[in-house]
Amino acid sequence: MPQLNGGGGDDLGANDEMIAFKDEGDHEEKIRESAFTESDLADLKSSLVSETEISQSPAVIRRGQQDEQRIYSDKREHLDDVPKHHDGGMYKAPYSGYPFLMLPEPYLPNGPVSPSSNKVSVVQQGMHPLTPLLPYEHFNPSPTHMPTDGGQKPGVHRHQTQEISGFYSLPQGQITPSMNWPNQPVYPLPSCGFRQPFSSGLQSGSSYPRFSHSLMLQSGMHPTGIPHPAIVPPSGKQEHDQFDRSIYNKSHAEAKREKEPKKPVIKKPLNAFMLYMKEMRAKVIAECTLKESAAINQILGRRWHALTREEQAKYYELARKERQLHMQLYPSWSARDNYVSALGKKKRRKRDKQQDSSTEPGSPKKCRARFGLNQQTDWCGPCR
DNA sequence: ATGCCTTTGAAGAAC
DNA sequence: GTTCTTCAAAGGCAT
Repeated sequence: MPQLNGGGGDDLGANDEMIAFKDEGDHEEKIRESAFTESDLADLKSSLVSETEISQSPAVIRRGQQDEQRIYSDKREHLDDVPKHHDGGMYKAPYSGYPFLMLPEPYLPNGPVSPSSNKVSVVQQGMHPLTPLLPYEHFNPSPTHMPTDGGQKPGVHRHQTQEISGFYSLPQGQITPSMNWPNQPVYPLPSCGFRQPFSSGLQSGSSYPRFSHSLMLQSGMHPTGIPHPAIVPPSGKQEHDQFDRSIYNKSHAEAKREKEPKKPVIKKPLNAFMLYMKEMRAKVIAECTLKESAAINQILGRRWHALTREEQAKYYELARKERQLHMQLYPSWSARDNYVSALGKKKRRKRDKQQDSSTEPGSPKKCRARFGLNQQTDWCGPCR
């Protein structure tokens, strides 16, 4: 395994120093998470304009990002190895409650996975798998709050169910009050326990090779019967309570008719940054009273770079677990699947757009609006 | 109604 | 092996 060794024997193996956001260069101080205030917002606002003045082409920027990506990739690879050597204890200090997932054997599409092969379950008892990422303030991780769960399904080990439930939200009925479960899971779930309207359209997984497990009776459902966050209606955006209620208000036949032509879309597992964004978005929104995701994401991108490696490691590790679980749940799923589903629309438009922009400078109006430029005479940087 | 914007990272495609 | 492209989330905004 390639070991990057510039950081003086850092355990995380990445010699990359925290990479400055784009070309903010030396003057950018490390932004500490706790120190995030209006300055970030101000920086963002100014950067939205100033960065357009940079004559660097997007391709160059992209290349730079990919360089960074490689570094992070190395970092991740290193992280991937860590649990093997340290048996899960490696990251106890930075995030003592780190959620390690252990799939219950009966649910594994590819058959049992020995606990030893997945020996990362150093979960604090009662800790929600995504606890470090959850904005829940009242979640009580106390082991004494573990449900005794007399009505547990056969073959389902309680602790496993609970561990998995953070990612694959349990229907509320399955959560005992004693669990003191957060009000709003990371993956919101409908009260009825179903997320998708197309459950009847998929039968025993036969028409969907990726749902090969015999327990996978309904699409959008984890083999456990737990709705999986990665499976969303083909409409794209996740639709939650409202969506489900509307379905169940309709007649069976009506709903069925609507369901049938639709296929579930299994989303990509979230990467480290996405997980970080998911956790921090609300915080940023609250702090800067911003709502626009594009702006928020810029801030989060900066804050991501300002994180220490240990802090980032938490998310890399979590993302790795996400991928691992995703892979186990949908062994035949490929990111390519979603390429195909969206192909012909987005992709072509983007390409068309690129072709257009190669032949003409673009719309000054749109560009100025995008970058907040007021001048009516000059092209902004990217359009030049 | 639909796509864009914006971020990073993962994965696949294309050389 | 390297580079490029797409998609994950999110919600306001433009078309």
